[in-house]
Amino acid sequence: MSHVTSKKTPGDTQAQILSATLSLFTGQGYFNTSVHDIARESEVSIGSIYHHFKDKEGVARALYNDMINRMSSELATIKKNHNTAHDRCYAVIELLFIITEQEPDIMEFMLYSKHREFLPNERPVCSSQPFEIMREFVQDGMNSGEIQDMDLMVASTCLFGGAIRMITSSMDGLLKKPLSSYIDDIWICSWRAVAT
Amino acid sequence: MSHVTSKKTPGDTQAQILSATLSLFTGQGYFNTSVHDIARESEVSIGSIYHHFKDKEGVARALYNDMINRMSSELATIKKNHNTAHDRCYAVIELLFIITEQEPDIMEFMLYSKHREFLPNERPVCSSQPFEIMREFVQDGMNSGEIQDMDLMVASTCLFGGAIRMITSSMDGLLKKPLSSYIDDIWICSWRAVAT
DNA sequence: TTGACTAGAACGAACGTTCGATCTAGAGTT
DNA sequence: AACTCTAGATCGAACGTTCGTTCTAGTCAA
Repeated sequence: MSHVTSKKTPGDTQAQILSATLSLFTGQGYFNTSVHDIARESEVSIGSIYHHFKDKEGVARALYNDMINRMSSELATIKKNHNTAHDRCYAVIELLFIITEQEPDIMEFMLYSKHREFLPNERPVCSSQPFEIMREFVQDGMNSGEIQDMDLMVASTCLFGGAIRMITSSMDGLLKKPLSSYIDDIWICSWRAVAT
Repeated sequence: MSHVTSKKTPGDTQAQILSATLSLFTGQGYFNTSVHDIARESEVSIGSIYHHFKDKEGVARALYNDMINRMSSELATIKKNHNTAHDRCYAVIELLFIITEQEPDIMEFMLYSKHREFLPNERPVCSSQPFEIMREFVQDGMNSGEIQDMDLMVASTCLFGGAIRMITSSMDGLLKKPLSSYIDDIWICSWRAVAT
């Protein structure tokens, strides 16, 4: 309450910490970021960080879980709004491209950091729920005859592999044009790879 | 001279250090591996390590350069032995799969570690020479009419993206069968994505 | 007064690196 | 053959720094 420096709403401090941490982790990596860095960047004391999170790894884990959950819920929306594998998978790639352009840190943390080095007990991203939902879309497409019958893993990697590598290329600064301008070309190639 | 316990040939110690380092870096990551770990694992003293390499980063850099050079020379051989984009690109995927199965540490260090976190001045892998040669194969294929005319980056990521993600899936333990058993399925899909 | 929260100084462990000592192999000299 | 010299390789204890974490003191709202 009171005046100039307004009081924090609950959850505010956590959000500040997580936001600063995301930017530091993607900018310089988990191991090049110290807890002292996080405290400085988020304008919060070390004590607060350790009050809200068990340890440094706990901050990373919270970040990771937030990300997985958000992605899962976005994919659930896609599943609800589209019925064919064609439309669903296109929507997935579109979503990934939009996130890459609008919130590059999130995409970088999701696709481009080696979680297993700092979250030793976490399964690899590719076996996380969002990736499983994406494979489910592909499986449905094979069942309905939209997608050629083949190994599910082969179909999934061929269908999404190009787009995902395009995203990492974009994050590496290898693309001349904005990522989203490539989406139709990518989609035509990727869909042709697996369509019946 | 020399008999039972043979004396070291020059370069032997460096090779010992590099081999132990590769296995440690891929097993637990650069930042989870201390120079003391490297000394213990390679059965060489810390002093020797610093005699042969400028610092810890220098060891990583030597490893990285070895890898890039070896890959470049393998790709040059492929270029010499095959004439069509079709044959060259298939040979590239075959090569990548073989390395993944026979020397997984090398592939893991090449494709799966975040070099930029510990080699800050290195360009991303995807702009390294081997990847450029791969794109050159694709460009040649577009010029000769084997591959549809489109953005080079789009064609390259679509042609190799599936295989590369299959490799990372394999390293994540997501595949039921050995990686090489998928090669023909992958190739059919990937080639169909870009072929005229 | 209580309990949730914040602050930042302090701590011990682990890290990357340095350094002087020691060892080895070979060249040069007699 | 015997000895000396030298260059480079090897060694590991020791150093200073940085890190993640803990701790005590304090603030503020209810």
